[in-house]
Amino acid sequence: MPELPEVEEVRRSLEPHVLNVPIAAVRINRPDFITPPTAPLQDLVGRRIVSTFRHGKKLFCIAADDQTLVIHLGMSGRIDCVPSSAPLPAHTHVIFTLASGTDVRLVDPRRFGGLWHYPTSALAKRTELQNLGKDALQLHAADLAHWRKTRGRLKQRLLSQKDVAGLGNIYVDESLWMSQLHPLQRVDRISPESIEKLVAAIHLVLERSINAGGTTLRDYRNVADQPGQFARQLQAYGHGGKPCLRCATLMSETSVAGRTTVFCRICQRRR
DNA sequence: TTAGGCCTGCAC
DNA sequence: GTGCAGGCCTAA
Repeated sequence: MPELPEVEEVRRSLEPHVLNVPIAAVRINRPDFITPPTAPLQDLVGRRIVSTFRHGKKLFCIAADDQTLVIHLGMSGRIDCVPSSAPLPAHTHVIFTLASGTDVRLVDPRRFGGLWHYPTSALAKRTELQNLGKDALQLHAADLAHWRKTRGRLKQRLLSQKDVAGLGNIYVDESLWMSQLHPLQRVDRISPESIEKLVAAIHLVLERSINAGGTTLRDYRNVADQPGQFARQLQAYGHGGKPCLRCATLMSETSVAGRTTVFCRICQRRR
């Protein structure tokens, strides 16, 4: 489910609830949702989140006294901020009860997401960050210059999170359509001009989606249970078999890297 | 590189 | 019932 814009919307909608509010209690319903090795979550009781940031699809909450919480929403993950008295939905794995009376609940039916807790001072050494490329919003064409000397297909590389962090299936297809690049394009054959176009397209698509509160296809909601509105602006994802919005050719739908992939065979040429 | 696995829910 | 889904890891 959540790619960069959705995680960013979750982060923004979460902050007003959690910043500088003491954590009164932590309840763990599913210990295996937390990735070991980890510091005891109970160490957070009595402490407060002082800042948050996002890198790619991961959400970082920095608490007082050298404690960091990393949340990954996976495919079906959600954070609910509700009064503690609200009914508990199924698949609620961890609950942080705040001194304000608000519950911050991690809900994830498919459990593809995860939670990490460790010292902030260990942040730089953590694989959760080390294996991530530059955040897609911070990406510059120069960051992809090394592609010239590497192998691989464009869509797979964009999905891998190692070159760029934050793009998933929706936003890769959108960015490729916008920059008129073929998903199976070899990365070592992309011109510098096309790399520039790609990076610009990634930024534009993500910024538009963030402004719309993200894409809700079915499940996605922010912490206030509001859906995103970007689905109506999608130009490639979900458009298989429909006319290309640029050239009216019927959009192709195939499988790339095991993911449904939509592109226009006429205006996304492969070189 | 691809296929399968992890899970549940939903459309068909 | 089958197949598919916004993620991501591994093993063949």
